[in-house]
Amino acid sequence: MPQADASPRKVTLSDIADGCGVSRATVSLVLRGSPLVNADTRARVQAEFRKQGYVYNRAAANLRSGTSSAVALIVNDLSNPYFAEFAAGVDEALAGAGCVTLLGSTGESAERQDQVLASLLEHAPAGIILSPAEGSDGAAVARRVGVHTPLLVFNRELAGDFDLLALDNRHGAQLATEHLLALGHRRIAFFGGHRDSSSCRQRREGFVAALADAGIAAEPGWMVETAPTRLEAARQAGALFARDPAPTAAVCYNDAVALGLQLGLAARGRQSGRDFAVVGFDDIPEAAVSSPPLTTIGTDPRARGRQAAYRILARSRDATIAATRTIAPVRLVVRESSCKPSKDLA
Amino acid sequence: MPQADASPRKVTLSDIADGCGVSRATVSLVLRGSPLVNADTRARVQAEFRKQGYVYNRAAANLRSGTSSAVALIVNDLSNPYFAEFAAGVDEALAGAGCVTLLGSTGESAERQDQVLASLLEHAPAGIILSPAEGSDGAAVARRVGVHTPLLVFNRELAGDFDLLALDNRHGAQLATEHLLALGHRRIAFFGGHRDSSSCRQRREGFVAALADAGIAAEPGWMVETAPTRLEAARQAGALFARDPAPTAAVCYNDAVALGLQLGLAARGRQSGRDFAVVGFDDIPEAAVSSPPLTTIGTDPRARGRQAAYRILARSRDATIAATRTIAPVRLVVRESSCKPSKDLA
DNA sequence: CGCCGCATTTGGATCGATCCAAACGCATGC
DNA sequence: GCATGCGTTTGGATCGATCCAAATGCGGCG
Repeated sequence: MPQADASPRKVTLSDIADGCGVSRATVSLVLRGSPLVNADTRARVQAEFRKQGYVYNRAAANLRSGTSSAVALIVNDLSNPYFAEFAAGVDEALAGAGCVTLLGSTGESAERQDQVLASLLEHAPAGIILSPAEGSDGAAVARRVGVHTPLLVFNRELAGDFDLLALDNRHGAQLATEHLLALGHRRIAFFGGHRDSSSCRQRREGFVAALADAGIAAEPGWMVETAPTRLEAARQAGALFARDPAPTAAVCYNDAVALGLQLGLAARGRQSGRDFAVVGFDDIPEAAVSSPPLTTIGTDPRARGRQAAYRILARSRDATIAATRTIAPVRLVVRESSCKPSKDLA
Repeated sequence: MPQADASPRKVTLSDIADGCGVSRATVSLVLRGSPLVNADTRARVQAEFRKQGYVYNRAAANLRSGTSSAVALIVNDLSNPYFAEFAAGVDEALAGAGCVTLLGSTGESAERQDQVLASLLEHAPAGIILSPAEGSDGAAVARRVGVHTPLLVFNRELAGDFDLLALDNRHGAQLATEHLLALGHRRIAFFGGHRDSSSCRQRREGFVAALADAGIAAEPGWMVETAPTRLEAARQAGALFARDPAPTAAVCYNDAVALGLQLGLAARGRQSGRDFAVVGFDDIPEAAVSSPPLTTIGTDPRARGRQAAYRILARSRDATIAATRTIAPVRLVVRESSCKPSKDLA
């Protein structure tokens, strides 16, 4: 019977050793499943583990062995469903590998990011997965992280020689644009995002390239900038219809912006999927259940999270692996928000 | 100039001591801001910190001092926006207190929860915040956690003498129901959730009580059970209209279910806020931007997260604090999904 | 001149695990 | 009887910080 003994002191490896008359070293070997120990001894020690309710002290082990089983994950904001999904993927993969996730969030502030990095580094993580805050300085990050901890940059470019996992933003926007072109649209806007963010820049490039391939020049007045939030996007929807002719469709910076645009359209008596076509980017869970369901570019953030975790674990096992830049593929998910141009507008 | 020296070994406190000709003990005192050390010495040591690029090794310090600055947070699923918000709140408060968040997720499996608890305990956290997986056994949790680590149970009841932070589910459902009654509804359903979850049970109780106060008996056929997901809820929407007369309004188990119900209604040619009133529970971010925006019960998960963090920190500083049960208040957030009963249905 | 008190500094033990070289018991072979 | 080898076990040093009792330097005071 495991006794819920309210003992004052924690049980250590020495207690186990004393308890069954072997040395600490032997107990340690059992702990790590070494084939060296005799089957009998192993059984006795393991019984003692249960009897005394031993819990392994990983910090002590790490101190001696110099390795660590924690990985730091730093995102801007967990309440962003895209990052939440990503974090869930990271945690899932790390847990599967027997590692634990150290969480940090920056709230898009480069200053806080530096503090969070410093704080997490004190726990000597095996690696760091960082989605850089806007405006972060690659050199500052590199200086803070140092040469001992592998770093994987996710989602945004960061100046410097970093391991990178990014989305194929350019190709995704291209897919979205081509989809609208194939439906018959000719007057297409690019809606939302901040021009100075690398992901927005890349998506705009893909958009412009797809239009160019179809022999269409992007209309500067239809490249509308907004904060990447629903609310801001809803407010700015009017900018699309400032002049005549107005666009009949929009490629949006991301799903949040697209959902905001849907609201903004509704407020102006239009409805996406009926008299205006909207395409998002990310395929966050809400995209499938908005009204109408949003056509978007699927990035599978959970799978990206798992991928990031595997990458950082591989690098922490073998520090000689060179930093690589991975561009994860994306795919078009067609739902109902993208319609053909209505006749009276075409 | 901070030199980005690619030194092979990590800088330790001894290196600093050697570097400026004092003992390790003195350096340690500087590190902890002790008033004992001479201002001159302190300055010299701090200069050396910067020069050598020292990073504190918290694991080593914890080993000796027996304390830890990490707090474990275990939730079912980060991709649930309610938990994501909660986690963001926890992390925010912990970071403010100089602590770090250890993340774990159970995916609603009691078995995985036990594994995750075991894994996180090996890092000797200062405390654990646990949102128990469905069907978890309080005794098993208590046995696993032991007496050395303060535990705060969040969101769900767990049999046993635990520190608890829960929502006022009963009162929230009562508010929702009273709101619909005040609008003139008399035929009101309770939609979604699993009967065996404690939160669903409490919400149902509040619902039934509010109806009873108005002299109305709850109709068993209108207590519809579903998994607490959008998809499942959308599928089950038809169950409300199986018989005549049908309800004119529904109190939903949570927002996810309410959003699903809105979709299910639309698929049947009805629209919430026009010919059927819907009230949710939680006030997740999507609630404000669904169509129409959802009337719901605000629980402020981010504030709950901060509250949980403060509670567990207080307990870890003073273990003699008795376990307490806190029921956090909730409030009604009226939006557009709750309308008066339409005349032809009333 | 020697002793005291104050401010500051220090060596050594310690936390709980791991690593390593060495030792142990025992059967085998010459 | 002694060296050899194998399977198993072990003591002691070690990781990087903290804790504590004791030492140090120094100015003042009887």
